[in-house]
Amino acid sequence: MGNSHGTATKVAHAAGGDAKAPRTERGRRTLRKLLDAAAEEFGEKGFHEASVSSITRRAGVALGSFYTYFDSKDALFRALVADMSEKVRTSARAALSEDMGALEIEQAALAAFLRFAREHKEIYRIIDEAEFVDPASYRNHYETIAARIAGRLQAGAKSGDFRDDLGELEAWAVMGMNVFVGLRYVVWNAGEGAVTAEEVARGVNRLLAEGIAAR
Amino acid sequence: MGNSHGTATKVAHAAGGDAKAPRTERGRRTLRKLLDAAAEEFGEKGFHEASVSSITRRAGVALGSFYTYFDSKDALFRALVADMSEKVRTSARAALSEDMGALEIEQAALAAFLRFAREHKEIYRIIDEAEFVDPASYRNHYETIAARIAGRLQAGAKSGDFRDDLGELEAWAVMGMNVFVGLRYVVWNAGEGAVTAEEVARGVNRLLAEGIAAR
DNA sequence: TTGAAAGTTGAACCACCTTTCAAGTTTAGA
DNA sequence: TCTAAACTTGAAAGGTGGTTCAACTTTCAA
Repeated sequence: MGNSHGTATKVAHAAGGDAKAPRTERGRRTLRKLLDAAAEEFGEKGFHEASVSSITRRAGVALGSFYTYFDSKDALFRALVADMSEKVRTSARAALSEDMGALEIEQAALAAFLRFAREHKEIYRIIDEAEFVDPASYRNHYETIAARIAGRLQAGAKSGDFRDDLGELEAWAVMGMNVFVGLRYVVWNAGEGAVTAEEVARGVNRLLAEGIAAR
Repeated sequence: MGNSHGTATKVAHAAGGDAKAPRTERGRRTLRKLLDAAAEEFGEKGFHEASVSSITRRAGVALGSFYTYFDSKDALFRALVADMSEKVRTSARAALSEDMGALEIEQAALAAFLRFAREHKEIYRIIDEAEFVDPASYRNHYETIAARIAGRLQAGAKSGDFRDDLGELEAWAVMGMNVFVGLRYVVWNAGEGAVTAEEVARGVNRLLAEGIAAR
């Protein structure tokens, strides 16, 4: 799944303190296989329907090997949430550059997020399920993103592009828009309707910029 | 919880086809006790951590009685989602009146939703968990609400209050804002910060009306 | 009043899954 | 080459909790 190779070294770190660091190359490969299989499995079935034995089967590894790398099913899930949460932030950040206007930045960030979600539909189910399996990570995920958006809003105010009374409330509103249009047009639109990330981002950006009131 | 008495007759219907209709007053009372206990239990623990035996204990009813009213734990959950989903829509609708302007209507609808959520914090966990336990209901819940918002946007366009190019995309964006500010300022703000539903609704309404660009 | 239908009860059944473990295989560095 | 550490394996232990059921009590209409 998505997770291309060659970055096996990153695995242990990216997975936070929840995965037991492998000490050989073989170990790193096995851990990566488990993480990828888990992302698939949790994405398809959700945490509780997913089973450790099914994950190891998918990964082509013996059941017992799982416990060489994770203390529990919960620990695996936490590692995955940390991993995904990090990736979402990184993907949005990578699409931005210094010379963009504030509105342009919002649009680019949303488009990047939507493209990422298209490649990793599991993201929604995994983050959503964290609300139940690992509430602290869930809250942390959204609070971190909201803080980042709030920062961008403030920067936009400073540059004169945005109103100067935007705060946390607006950041959460923006995040909510982004998440929900992603759910509707990316996760639930697989195949048919064919709306591009850019089209959606443009539409949301106009609403964000001008509002909905008639001129 | 919340569910005041006297409306026992509504129970069977409100719970959809998933509850077996009781035929006596005693039966209706027991079914109501089970639904209320379940809302509490699912709200606190989530679907999987919740147990049928704990629900019946909470309701003050024998374990076996549960299966007089529901075919399974799943069926109970579905009944609850239908019940909650209905209540959300009703509560927002009740706050609106004919003589309001289109923007005013959006603000009132959001404030009403936030007040409802404040009284029924379980709502978030129950709807969110439906994504895993009963995906069809989950999707239906949001699609129904989005459709209603889209209708209001169109009405606003017709009356001249809103731009006339608003559609489904904007409806989902609005819904996303509403859901996320509710999560942040109602569900996660219990006690402290003390932001009223009206304050939040006013802030979101301004963003919605004017956008965030500097004048 | 009466009996059939509705409702109640909780012990026990059972299916499912996480986690453990002891024995075997592979790896990597000296 | 050699051996200690790392890793793999899958059977089975152990727990949990949904669901069933047969005996019992309450309700209600005739």
